[in-house]
Amino acid sequence: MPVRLPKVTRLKDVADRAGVSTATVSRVLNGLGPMSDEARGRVLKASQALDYHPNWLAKSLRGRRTNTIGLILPDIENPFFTSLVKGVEQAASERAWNVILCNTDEDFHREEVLVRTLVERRIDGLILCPVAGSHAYLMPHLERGLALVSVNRTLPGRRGVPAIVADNEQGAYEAARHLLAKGLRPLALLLGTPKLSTTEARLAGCRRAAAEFRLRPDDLRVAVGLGRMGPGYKAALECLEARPRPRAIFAFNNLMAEAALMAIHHQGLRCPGDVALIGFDDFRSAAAMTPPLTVVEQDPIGMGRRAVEVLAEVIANGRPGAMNTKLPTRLLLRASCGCP
Amino acid sequence: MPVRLPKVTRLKDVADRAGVSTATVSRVLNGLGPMSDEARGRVLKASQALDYHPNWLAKSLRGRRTNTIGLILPDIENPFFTSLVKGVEQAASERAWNVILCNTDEDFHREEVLVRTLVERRIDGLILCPVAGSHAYLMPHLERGLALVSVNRTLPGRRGVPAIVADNEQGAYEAARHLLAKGLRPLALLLGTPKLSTTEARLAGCRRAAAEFRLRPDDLRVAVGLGRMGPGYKAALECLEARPRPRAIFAFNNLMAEAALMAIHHQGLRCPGDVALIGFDDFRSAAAMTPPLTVVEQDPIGMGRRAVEVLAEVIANGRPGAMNTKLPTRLLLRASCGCP
DNA sequence: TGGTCTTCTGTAAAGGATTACATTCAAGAA
DNA sequence: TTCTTGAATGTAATCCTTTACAGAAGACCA
Repeated sequence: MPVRLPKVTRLKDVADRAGVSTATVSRVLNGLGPMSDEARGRVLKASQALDYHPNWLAKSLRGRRTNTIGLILPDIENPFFTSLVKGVEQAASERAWNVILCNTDEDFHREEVLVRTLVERRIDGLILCPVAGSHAYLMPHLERGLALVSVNRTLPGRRGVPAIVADNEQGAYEAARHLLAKGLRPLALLLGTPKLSTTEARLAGCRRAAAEFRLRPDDLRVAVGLGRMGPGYKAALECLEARPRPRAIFAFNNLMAEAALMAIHHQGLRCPGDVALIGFDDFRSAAAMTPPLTVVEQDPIGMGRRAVEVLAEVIANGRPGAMNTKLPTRLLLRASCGCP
Repeated sequence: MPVRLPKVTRLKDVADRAGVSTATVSRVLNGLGPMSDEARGRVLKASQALDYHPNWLAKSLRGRRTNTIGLILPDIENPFFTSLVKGVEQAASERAWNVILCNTDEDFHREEVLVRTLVERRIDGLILCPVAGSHAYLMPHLERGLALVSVNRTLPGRRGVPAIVADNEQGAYEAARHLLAKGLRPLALLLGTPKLSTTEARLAGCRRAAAEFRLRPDDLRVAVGLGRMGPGYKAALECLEARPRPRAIFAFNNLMAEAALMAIHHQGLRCPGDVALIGFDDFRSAAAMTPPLTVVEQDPIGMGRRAVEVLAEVIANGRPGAMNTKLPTRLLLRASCGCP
């Protein structure tokens, strides 16, 4: 096996060249402690001449800080999470942190393995969007002081872990109310992945709206799209074939909204004429659809940024400023709900 | 400043508990060198009892391998790059590598800073999708043995850095030929970011098709969308207002395709009836548009995977198996080009 | 018995930075 | 002159592993 020898300059090399000790070089380069102008000048010169870059591994090992955080998401291809990544990346880079990004594909076992790996890497903290499940495996890590923040979804029954989530209940409530106020019924709900805190909260919001409008039970249909295009499309089709046909569909995430729109078109129905549609999450293409999609807008970039901020608090103080952060949502009216 | 003391168990703790030396523990845990069954048993037991996890920083420092690679992309919100990230992530995790993801936002200076940071972190290798510019800053890093692979775009004039790209010339050629064969002219090209190798290659492919069809110069229009929605939309509008109006638009990336479609709709024109449209890159929403978008399909996940494979070769052997990898594209016919 | 080989295990030196503590030296005070 | 004080610098321990090398102990042979 051939070996690469990327012989890099060490602190010691700079020290030798400048004719001082390693301690002095370290002090000069980090601007700590007293130093003479002469020493500083020589160190800086030597450092530049040798194009010295500190070895971050050694620094981290000694300093017990890696300036690296982990970000574990269930689906990095989903535009919502993509924007969340961007927000995390922005806020992290403002703090000179790096982000190690991992993808679970909604797989529980994979999540567990990834958390373990990142902990071994001595990340300073972790932002996690948990898959459905119990998450008992997190306990030992938390006991050892893992700085953890959950994002978008909450961890079921786990106190002590701050969560940054959207106000899903209220957002869904407003969307459902908007459709029901137009007299559109039956109303069909196209759920994404079941058993998630987001899905549950959105469902609760819809039930609140339904109760407010005294909806008859069979005027509220619930279909489950499993968070994937195939099943989502199928579930939407079944919805549309039921009689009486729903006059409105509220899709619980961006993928389900697309699945619903395709199903509506393929059935030869007009949207919003025959069936109105609202989705959850805005995304780049939503405005380019026909009709442009009305959605419950979230702020995934802001959510990512906020997660980093809260994580920074946990890392610095051992606990977050606030346990639960609920970010507001906004009903973004476009044409698909029947508004002009 | 309060301090967290996540007192973790060290190799030494395991050694003490098992009553052996650290060397023995290391050998047992890594399965290297000879060892007695007795020693192995005691070490394993102690290690489990203490729930020991090796400190990856120390390991990397000593072993001169971090099992971490960097991935620098110009726009992580673009679905093309999102899928590329997924491919990289998949292939990396198969090798037990972690990926540090960074975003340049097409900013040259930011790219330079990020490369420097990652090199300081002693990543084993780097996958880079370079922004437009000269990239002379890379030379010192390459001379020191940085394992580098460029992806999606090539590095202008830089020999020695392997590139994994789509066959942009051929893909664009086929798309343009498809439109021209239908007799649709004038043909308008909506470019994304100028001066990129992708843009240049796609333009070349279009010119080849134009030459083949002996297109009159003013039947080939070139508009520049700058790779952003606002300018892209505006450029598309200007295209459509010109007389004679183009009968077809070929948009050079997914964002420009959406911009073009919105412009067509907002002008009250029918697609493909009045103006046919083809985009470059398939993406999730393309099939949900009205009309469903015909696109030159690439394989971003495959591209990401391939980049990791080539990078692995560079890391292992100091050079890649092949300098240039061109991945085939495919014209994915849907309705927007006028095909049934 | 003594020497040679194996097989296992331990000691200590990397790897490259930070930093507590010790030392030096010059200036200022008594 | 001598002592105190403070700034500047150096020495060496530390963070945690891996691994070259040395040492020990038992097996085997002459």
